[in-house]
Parts: sequence; C-alpha cells; structure tokens
Amino acid sequence: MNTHTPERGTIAPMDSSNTRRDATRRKLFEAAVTLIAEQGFSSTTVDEIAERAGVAKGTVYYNFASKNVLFEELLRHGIELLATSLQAAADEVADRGGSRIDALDAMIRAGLDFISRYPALTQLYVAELWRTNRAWQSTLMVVRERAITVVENVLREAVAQEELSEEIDIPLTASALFGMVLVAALDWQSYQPDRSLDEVHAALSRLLQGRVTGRPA
Amino acid sequence: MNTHTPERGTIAPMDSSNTRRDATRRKLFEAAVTLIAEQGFSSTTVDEIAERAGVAKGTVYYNFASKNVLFEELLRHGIELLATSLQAAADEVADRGGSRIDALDAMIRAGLDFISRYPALTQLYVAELWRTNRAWQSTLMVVRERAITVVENVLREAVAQEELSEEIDIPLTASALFGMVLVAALDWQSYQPDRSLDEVHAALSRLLQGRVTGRPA
DNA sequence: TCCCTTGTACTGACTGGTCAGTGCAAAAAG
DNA sequence: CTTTTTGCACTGACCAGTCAGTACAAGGGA
Repeated sequence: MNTHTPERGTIAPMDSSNTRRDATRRKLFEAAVTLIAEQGFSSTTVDEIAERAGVAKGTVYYNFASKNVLFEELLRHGIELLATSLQAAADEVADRGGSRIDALDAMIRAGLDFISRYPALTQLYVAELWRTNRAWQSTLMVVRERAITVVENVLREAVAQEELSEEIDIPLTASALFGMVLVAALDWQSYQPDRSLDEVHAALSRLLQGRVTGRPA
Repeated sequence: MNTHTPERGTIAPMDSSNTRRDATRRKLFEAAVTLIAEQGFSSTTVDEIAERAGVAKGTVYYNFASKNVLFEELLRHGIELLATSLQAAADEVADRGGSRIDALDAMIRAGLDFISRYPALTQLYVAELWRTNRAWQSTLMVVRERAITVVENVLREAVAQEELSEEIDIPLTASALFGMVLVAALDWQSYQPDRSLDEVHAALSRLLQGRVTGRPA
C-alpha cells in the first residue's frame, strides 16, 4: 500500500519535499485532463499522460494507485472548483442584497466563466456523467449532487421569497438550468467560438427570465 | 446463446427490412449502441458486440469495414431518427394551425419521447459530441447540424411571425434549448426515474414560456 | 571536515494480458 | 451457383501495472 506522508506531524521545514510532490501531481492532473477530454478515458494511455507531464511512467504510479484513481481524484478536484465558484457567485449577490433571480443570473455567468476557463474538465465531465456501469459511477453521483444542490438551494430560496412561482419543480428545473448552461457553453466553445461571453450570457439570461417570448409588458 | 430480445431502446423503427443482410446489420447496431453507451467506445470489444448480437465475429467484418465504421454508421442512423421525429412534431403543429411557440413545445415533448425511447443512443451521443481529436469528428458535426437546424428553423419562423422577440440570438438559443431538454432528460432517466414524462415536460415547458418567474401578469 | 545512512521522489525496461483485425474451409440461405 | 454467415485459430500491436535501481537532500557520528 501507499506509505502516507505525515504532513502535519513532522517538525521538518514543511514543504521542501512536499511541494515537489504536489507540483508533480498537479502536472499529472493537467496532462490527464486535456488528454482524456480529447480522447476519452479508455483511449488515453498512462504513457501519454506521463509524457505530456514530462515525467516517467513510474512516477504516475508513485503518486496514484492506478489510472482509475488518478481520474477519480481529478473529478473530485474539478467539481470542488465548480461548486465553490457557483456558491461564491450566489453569495456575492446575496451580500449586496440582490434578488434570488439575480443570484441565478450570476450563477449562469459563473458557470460560463468556469467552462471557458476549464473547457477540458467540462468536456470530460459531460462525457462521463450519464454513463452506466463504469468504475467511478459513485464518485460521479456525489460530484453531480454537489453542483446541482447549489442551484436547487437558490431556487428554493427564490420560491420562499415568492420571486418564483411555487409551482415549479425544483429538481427538474435545476437540472434543466444546469443543462442549458452546460450545453450552450460547450457548443459555444466548439462550434461558435467567435461569440463573446457576454453574448452567450445575454442569450441564456433572456431564456431564464422569460424574455424570449417577446412583448415587453 | 442469448437470443437478445429486442426490448425498448431498440434502434430500428419497425421498418420492414428486406434482405437478410440488413437484419444482421440492425442486430449489430442494436448490440453496439447499448454496449458503447454503457462502457464507451474504446472499452467495448468487437467480440462483445458480436456475441450480444448473436453473430460470429467474422460477420461483423463482413458487414462493416472496421469498428470505427460501424460506429459512424450508427451515429448517422441515430440522428436521422431524431431529426425526423423533431421535424414531424413541428409539422404536425403547423398543420393544425398552432403557433410556433406551440411547435417548440411539441418539439420538447418529441425530444423527451425520443430520449426515453432510445436512452442508450442519447448517452452515447452526448458522450462523444464535444470531444475533439476523434476519428469521427466530422461525422458528429454533420449530425449535430442536422438536429440543431430543425430547432433554429422554428425559432426563425417564430421571430418572423413576431411570436418571439427579434432580439433573441437564434443559434445560441437553439443550443440552449437543445441542452436544456437533453440534460433534463438524461438526469431524469439516471437520477429521478420515478418522474413521469408529463412532469418533466411541464417543467421544461414552464421554463420555455417564462412562467418560472411567477407573476402571471 | 568527510563518510555513511536513511527516506523520498522518480526512472524506464519489462511482463502478462488484451484486442482489432485476418484467413479460410465449410455450412446455410436464397 | 452466389451471397452471407459461421467457427476458430492466429498475429502483432498496444498497454496497465511492476520492480529493481538511481538521484539527492538531510542528519549524524567521528
């Protein structure tokens, strides 16, 4: 098994060795995320990942128990980034006293921001999320939950404050909104890269606020 | 062996196939679509596909030049089914003089119907659509175009008839709508299978028509 | 000062297994 | 007789994971 480094217990000048390892792990994450997004998990080889990270193959196995574990840690790491950034966007609006609808709008923007910053991570996530029978199935469920919950909470608050009709179906609406942002953003990146983030945001915002069906007032 | 019963989720419409060869090809499509949806393209073996289809391995290669070609033809065949069914839904509404908004609503329902009938095909499609650097990249672009165009056309007509604000961004709105339906449906199937199609449809319809933000005017 | 030990991080050749695709003779099917 | 399918042995490339060994920094003893 893995000899765990006792990072807190040691008195030693903390990071001279620890940072080296972390840097390696980060390089591996980075290499893995792009390769897997491009080619898929199964057709990406550990050799490729190692090469792209500028590291020997053995190093991958020194740092991760297996290819699967590397991937799972990648997923967990990534979703934490997303959930945090969505939550931050919602909180920021709440702090300055904005409505919950404004918070949703801010989350759409945060989502778009995230996707344009980490496109590979997003691709990889979409490609795996609805698969069945895969080893990391349970990890994915947790991961999805983490993100969807943030959206659901804001929807719930909005209903409580009567900003949204209480007839909406919270779980379904949350996943629809999530999907709307996800797919629009991926399509934007892949097929309409000339558009600006503002344009995409405006289009989605309009959809959220029911201003698609014209007739202002 | 396993006389694979053609249950729900089959690819083929009840199209009366003529030749013996077509029947074999259909069996292979059917076997391939479920296996690839579950496991991904690269980790599905040709031996598995042949076995599930109840056919010798040599037969696969007698009917398709390679595993890649089999998959590409599968994608093309599948998207044709989807585009046709979306178009039919839109036309049906037009024929009986409904509004273009009603047509969009009907397409949402047709989309949901399709996804619940062919879940495996949908999963597989989502998993591959935004990948880069894959052999069938160009096939996918055509395939996406075929489906999105149907939606865009209805949006364009709706704008022309002033049912929709002329400020909407047609391509972006089309892909957002597409994604909304896609993700909501997949999430429904995978994580909330207890919901009825009507519930899902109602939630999406509400979102489309801007009835989320309460206040019935 | 120099030598020796210890622990951590990394290396890359190697192994055992998997899988796409081939070749072919013979049997069904039409 | 032609087309299609079968069954099965075989090949060669490819790949996850292993393992014996290297590099090097830090500490201790003399």
